[in-house]
Amino acid sequence: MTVHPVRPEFVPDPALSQTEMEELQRDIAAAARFEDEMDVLPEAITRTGDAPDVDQTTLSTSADDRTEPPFIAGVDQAFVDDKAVSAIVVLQNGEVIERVSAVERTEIPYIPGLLSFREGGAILAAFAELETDPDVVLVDGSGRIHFREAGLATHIGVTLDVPAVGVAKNLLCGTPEQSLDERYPEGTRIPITADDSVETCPDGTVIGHALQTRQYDSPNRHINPLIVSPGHRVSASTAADIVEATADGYKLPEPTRLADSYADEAKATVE
DNA sequence: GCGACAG
DNA sequence: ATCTTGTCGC
Repeated sequence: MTVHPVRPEFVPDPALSQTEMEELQRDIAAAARFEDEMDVLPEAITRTGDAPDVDQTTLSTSADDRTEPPFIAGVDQAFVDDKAVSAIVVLQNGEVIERVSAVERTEIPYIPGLLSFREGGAILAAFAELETDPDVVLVDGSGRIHFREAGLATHIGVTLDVPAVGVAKNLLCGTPEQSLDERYPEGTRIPITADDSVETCPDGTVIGHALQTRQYDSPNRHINPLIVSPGHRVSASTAADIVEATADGYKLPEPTRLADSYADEAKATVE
């Protein structure tokens, strides 16, 4: 079956002018849904070895009461010269169900705010190889935390019309409600609100969270929080719930970690 | 002009 | 993102 664009008009075209790219992003943001519209609830996400302590049939929002835990996909890229390698790893109940990768030439350099036009082609090529239909996709980078609310996770999510979450290591824009330089305990969530740099929504709108998925025991050194934002069909708080539920002892959620290493592995195959 | 910016 | 050994501090 494989995963293909449902909105072909949103497929990122690196040949567009910067102004056209920004226009497209505004259209994508208008089509994006930053509220919960998934088929499964985050409570249904299980880790490896987790006992199915909850009745899966109560964890679905769809009529066709599913009995299976959700499919969570992680997407990440690696680069070799002018080639982008995109890797997707799908997990269910903490176990790898499928892995695919694709290689595409990068046509433009990295430009803050226009990342999807550099990496999007490779990502969509990888999805075209994917047999599994993921319930939600974790994309490396921003979703709604973006100048036009159309980061990479939003672009991919809306184009494929799949629930998507943005998982970034650094903040692109927006204002954290508390300093991100302090040491916070695991589980801490700090809202990121829109400011003047987010030109498409009112100041103060919560567009994502800093999420402390891991922390050292000693007060001396600390780990920086992840930056999590909704991509498509998820709310900001549910996006954080999903990342928290898929994190398993490391800073990055498992689908993202595994996609990261698989991308590196696939990179060795590229010349 | 300066700042500031995912991967 | 990528180039890369040791090393600081659990």
